[in-house]
Amino acid sequence: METVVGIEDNDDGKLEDSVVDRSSSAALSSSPKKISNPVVYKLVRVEGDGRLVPATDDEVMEVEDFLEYENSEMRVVADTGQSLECISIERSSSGKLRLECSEEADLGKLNAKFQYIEQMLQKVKQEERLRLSSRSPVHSHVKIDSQCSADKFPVVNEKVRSETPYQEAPSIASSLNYSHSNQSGSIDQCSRPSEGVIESGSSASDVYSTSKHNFSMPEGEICLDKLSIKELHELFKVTFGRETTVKDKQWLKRRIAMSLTNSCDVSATTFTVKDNKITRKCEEECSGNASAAAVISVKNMAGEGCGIEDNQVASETRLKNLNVENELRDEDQQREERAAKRIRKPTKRYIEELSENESREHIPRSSSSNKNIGHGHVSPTAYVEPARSAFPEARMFITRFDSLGGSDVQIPCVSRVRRSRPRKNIKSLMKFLPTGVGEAAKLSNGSDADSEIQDKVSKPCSMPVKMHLLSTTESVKEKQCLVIGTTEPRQELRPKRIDPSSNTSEGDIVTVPTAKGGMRRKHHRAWTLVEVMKLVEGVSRCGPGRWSEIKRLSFSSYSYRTSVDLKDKWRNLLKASFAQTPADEGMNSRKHGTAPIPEPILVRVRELAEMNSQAPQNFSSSKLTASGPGSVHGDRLGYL
DNA sequence: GTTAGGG
DNA sequence: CCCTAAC
Repeated sequence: METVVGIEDNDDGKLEDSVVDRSSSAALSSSPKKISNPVVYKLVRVEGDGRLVPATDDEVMEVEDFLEYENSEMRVVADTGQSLECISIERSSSGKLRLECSEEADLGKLNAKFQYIEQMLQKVKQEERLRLSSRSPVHSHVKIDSQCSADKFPVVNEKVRSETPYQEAPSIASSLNYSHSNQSGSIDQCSRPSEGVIESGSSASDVYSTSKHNFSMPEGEICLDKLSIKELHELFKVTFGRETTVKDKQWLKRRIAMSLTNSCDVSATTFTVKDNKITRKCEEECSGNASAAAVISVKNMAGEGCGIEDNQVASETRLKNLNVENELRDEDQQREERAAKRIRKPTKRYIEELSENESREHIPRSSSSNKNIGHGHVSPTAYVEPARSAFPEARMFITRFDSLGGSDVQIPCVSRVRRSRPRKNIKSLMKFLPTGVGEAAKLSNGSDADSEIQDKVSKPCSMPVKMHLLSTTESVKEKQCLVIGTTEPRQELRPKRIDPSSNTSEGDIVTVPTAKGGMRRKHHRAWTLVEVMKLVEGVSRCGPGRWSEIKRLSFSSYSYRTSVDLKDKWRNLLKASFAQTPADEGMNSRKHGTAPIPEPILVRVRELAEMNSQAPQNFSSSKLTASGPGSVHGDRLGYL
């Protein structure tokens, strides 16, 4: 069998540098002009006996402006074997991609395509089986024949001849050996036909060889999910005509699925790609067709950035850089990278998060440890730059490769700085500050000693400290959502709750889910009965709404109670007092954790609410007045 | 800076 | 308790 892949420049017959340059690394983006040359890919069909037959000239698929570059043009010749499949994709000036299939691209063709894929997969499986059984090395010979006629259809043909159905280790690496072939130069020059025999063959050629139809997978269904990386690579290769180094399964599956989906008008065909499954809707005639044909080449990834990469002239790479293995790799990588660049950069938060995970897991960031971290997106593919891995400490930011949106991206790892509330023991430090400590001790009566100290101290003397508190608190608010519970050791989050018996406790910092799915941290401190009474008293004295004043008068020593807190608490008290009365303690007794608010207090709250017209409408005022205790009457007279 | 009210 | 619009 033989595989013929042709690249041509149908413009003026010059294949030359346009192809060469294009496949050379990074040249693509920098020199759009060269890409303007149309290129024709000639694919092959697989005969029933496993032979591959080159496509003919008229089996041409035109892809216009396939790349994002305005003038680029690409033609793909596809032969499905039985009949011609012609798919034309063109992008209008508006950037919209139009895709159309020729009349001949009928169900039969698509079925053939499907079958081809099946065969390919089977082939791969077979290979793996054989490889596993560790047989004696069998090498296949790949014959590459490039010929280029300058006149009509200057085509470089790469004839790949595989003489054995499988190769020993059809890995990416081995297929890269491809590039060692001695005819590489001829391809570059294109005008000189050449031939080369390659040991160890390419996996691509293996793929093209057919084998009997014995599938483990259900007929008419290929589940990408079940494929190994290697299989996906093969499929990728067949699909896009080039190899990939990406080992991200998701990425591969996505690409392949998209390609298969978009290579033709699927809706009108027998294929459906759903959930990474390629399924064939039709049943009938095509099923037995052994002469499956291979035709996959075009795909439309418009609008997805990565599209360019794939749209890159498929097998150029192989045809061209046949001699430099590393270049090939580099280029491939660069393509992935370039594609990646079109994807949004990872957010700061994302980076931090990942870094966070890493440091937590104590994974040394060595060159080889590109393991999945956190979200399973890290691509093991990642080639860590030698310089980088050699001197990791020399860089402030160590980068790693990650796959974002299916493309490899380099992501800097930053070591995270402390981003949380300052340690609670900052207070102990503050105690040593010269001001106010003495009187604070004198003022405090037990429970509030701590806070009072803090209050006194922080007010007059410690501006810097205060500012620190503020700033950190603020940043915490914003960013901490995702790192809660992970960033900080518990001891910091839950500081000294050493003496639960005393109300000195600072209160817990609890995290609550926020509307946006994140978490926010709040400093919770339960209201004590004393505080409640003070509040009620304050309200009775100043009236509801004058929270600042109440705060000033009654809560001057409670630095942690803001006027807003008072207001909120009052609101709650109001609610509680009116809610519970009818049901008689219903709510109150239900809450075990918090001590129920004594009825007298609630009564007074109700009273105050009533006189300030804060009582709910439906509440009977008669009952209120009747039960109103006289004891507090004097206090509130002034407000009546 | 406070208040009021929603979350 | 947090956030914020409206004072």
